[in-house]
Amino acid sequence: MNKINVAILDEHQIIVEGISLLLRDVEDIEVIQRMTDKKRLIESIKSADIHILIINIRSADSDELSLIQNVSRGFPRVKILVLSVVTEEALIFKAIKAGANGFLAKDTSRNELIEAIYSLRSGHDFFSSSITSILLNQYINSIKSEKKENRNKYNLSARELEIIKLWGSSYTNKEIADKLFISVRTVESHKNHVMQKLNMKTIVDLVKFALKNNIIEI
Amino acid sequence: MNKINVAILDEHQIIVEGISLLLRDVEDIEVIQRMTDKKRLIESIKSADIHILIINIRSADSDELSLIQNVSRGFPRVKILVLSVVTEEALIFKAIKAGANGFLAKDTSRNELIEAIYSLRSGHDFFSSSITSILLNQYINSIKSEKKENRNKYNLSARELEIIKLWGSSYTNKEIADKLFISVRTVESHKNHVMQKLNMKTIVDLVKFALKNNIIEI
DNA sequence: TTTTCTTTCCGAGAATCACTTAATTTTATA
DNA sequence: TATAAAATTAAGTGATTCTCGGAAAGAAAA
Repeated sequence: MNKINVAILDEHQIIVEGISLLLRDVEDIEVIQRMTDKKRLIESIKSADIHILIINIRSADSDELSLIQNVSRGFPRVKILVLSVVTEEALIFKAIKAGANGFLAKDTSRNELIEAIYSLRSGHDFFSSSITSILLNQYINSIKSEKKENRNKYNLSARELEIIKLWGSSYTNKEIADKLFISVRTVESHKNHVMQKLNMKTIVDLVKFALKNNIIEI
Repeated sequence: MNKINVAILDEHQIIVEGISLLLRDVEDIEVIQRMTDKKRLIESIKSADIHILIINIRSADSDELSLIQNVSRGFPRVKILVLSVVTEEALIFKAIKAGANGFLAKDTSRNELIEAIYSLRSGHDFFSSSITSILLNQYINSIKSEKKENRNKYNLSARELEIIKLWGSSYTNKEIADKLFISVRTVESHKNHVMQKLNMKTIVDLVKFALKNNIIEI
């Protein structure tokens, strides 16, 4: 079986060398390209069978992001591992969106780097543990702010959402009307408005919509 | 960072030696126990900090399965990697159920073995590609036989299931009736029977049920 | 201030629901 | 094989919900 061919790109020679050194004694891994010039990256990739591209990003609006996108689209077989001292959520998401397969923070150990390379080579994504907690945090926050988002996302009013929520929790129109001290016709109206806004044909669609958007639960 | 401590168990000395040899030159991996006696396994595990236990299974009804179960329950931090020339589905499932974290077929390469060890060490499961395809096959078959299963699972007749499926795909009763060349009242009957069988109050519940049981999709 | 959005409500006819009865066919089981 | 049980089909009836209109008062936005 062949070795894992790694290419390293960073503006600073010293960093490229450092990473190379970290990988020097790993039997299965071979650093076949050490680059400091972004412009030459694409040619370099064309000229060799690169499995893993390690690339360092310094800021969220750097050229490297579009570079990642180009490589990811043009050479989908090349797995991209991002190194960065900056670990803002925005940057991580931009990198992932651009096509990065892994993201390592500055506190990454040699072993984590090697593990990441093995992971990417076998087709899995890899994020260092500090990154994972950042992503998890983002996820939790997104759950917390769910309410507001729903309000804005689908252009439903608070009242409409309230009725859909009750109705989606197996209340009948009559029960909802009694609960909210409004007429059954009003409940129907709200539901109709929602159906119109969302351009839906049947109530089955409405249930599915509410489930999909976490307005109700199974 | 410490090395990955590996223990190998097989009845035949030659196989234990062979696997050891495969791992000898891997820097991060150290084979610290080579065993040919099943009875001594538990003591051996107690006496050393083993990360990965490689164990060879010969048949589906062998002692090794209960051995795996004992290790998995008694020492959950020890990850178990099964090697086997036998790759029947039944054996694979039994091994997984007993607590195996990985399964390698006889066609495994050295690199795959190393990859498996790294995977298990970092908390992931690992199955060699030939095993994956077997598992996938099993999964596909389970999808194919979905109809029969549903039939028995919820005590719904084929016709009832058919109507729920269509209705859950946003067809109206009238549309279903036309499609199946039966009366609208019949469609209603089937739906009512289902509601009664499942003891449901509202159609919202029925949609949720159908989604939960993969009768329909979002 | 005008316009738009939200919330409320109603009419009327169509569709669906809930509960019941019932005939024919298929399947299970004693 | 005879008998019971379940499945499939259909319909009656009254209640409820849906669909598609319209409408009015108040809040929010332009």
